[in-house]
Amino acid sequence: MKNKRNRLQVITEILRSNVVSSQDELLKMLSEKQCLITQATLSRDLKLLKVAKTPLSNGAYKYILPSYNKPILSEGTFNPMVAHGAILSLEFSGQLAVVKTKPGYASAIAWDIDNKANQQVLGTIAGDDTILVIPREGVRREDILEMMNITFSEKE
Amino acid sequence: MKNKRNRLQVITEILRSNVVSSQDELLKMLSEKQCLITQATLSRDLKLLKVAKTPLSNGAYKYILPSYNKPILSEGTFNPMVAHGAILSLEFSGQLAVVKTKPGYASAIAWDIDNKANQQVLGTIAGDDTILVIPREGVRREDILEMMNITFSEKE
DNA sequence: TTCATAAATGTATAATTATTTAGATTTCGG
DNA sequence: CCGAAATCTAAATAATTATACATTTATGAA
Repeated sequence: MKNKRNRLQVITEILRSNVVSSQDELLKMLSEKQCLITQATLSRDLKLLKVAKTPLSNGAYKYILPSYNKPILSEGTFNPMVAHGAILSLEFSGQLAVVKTKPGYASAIAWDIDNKANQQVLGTIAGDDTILVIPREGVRREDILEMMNITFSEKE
Repeated sequence: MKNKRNRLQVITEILRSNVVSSQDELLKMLSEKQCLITQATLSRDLKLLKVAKTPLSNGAYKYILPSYNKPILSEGTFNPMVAHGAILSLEFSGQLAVVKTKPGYASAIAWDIDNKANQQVLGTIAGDDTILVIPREGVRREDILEMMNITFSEKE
């Protein structure tokens, strides 16, 4: 596997469809896909992807991707919110973000944000055409932007 | 600290209101609260609580509680709000606190907060299932937590 | 109470994961 | 091209976290 971007993509796909309990395990799965790297690199990759290690109820551990990385809809579909151009703008002030929408759309879009961006966002409060987004601590503006782009992009 | 349940509660509260990057760090915070345990026990506690370790965008790591064990209530309460499990979580970001509730409950609970916590809280803004709580200057997170515990878990 | 059993914990250590360091590779502006 | 700067990586190591094992502590039935 040639480059980094490619590798990150492969890692993402593996984690989406498997229970992976350790980096060594993931290393092996990667090597089966012709991705030969060391644990050090993998650790950095996981950090980059913000992959969390979480305990499961069965006593094992699992690496999980941040939820915004998961597909919202199946392949080839489009996001109605975006298709209708319901999101008009996204701006920041201090630690807060404000999303402007077409009238009436705020609640619906806020619901999507709440559900897809739990890792970045503490909560949202929606009016009729405005959403106040409260990011978690340590989450940067770029992270919010990225999340919004992924969550509301038309392709995937 | 006497028993395990108690300790788990303390751990939960610490993780809810602080960025904790390692178990050692958490151990120290626990010892400040008269909770003297070893790293081994802590590791087991975190596994029990299903606390995940996740990378932040600032390059550090953070232990995060699973969203479903965020309830702040204690057992055996008589407050209707809590009795119905209407309050789902309480988290902080910067100077703000965010309370998540069951759908439709936010306004009612916000009213309670406004009226019972005037001393700690400047005001609240409620959506449908989210309340933004703006603490007064100088009010600490622990104060808010305590206020919420008292307001929503005492017999009336 | 007393014994049996289960639960909880600490110690020591294994296992795992993060990072430092140094070197390789790529990129980009002359 | 050339070299500087940035990016990427492996190897070694440091740091952190999980667990095997031993011991203690709680629980409960007779």
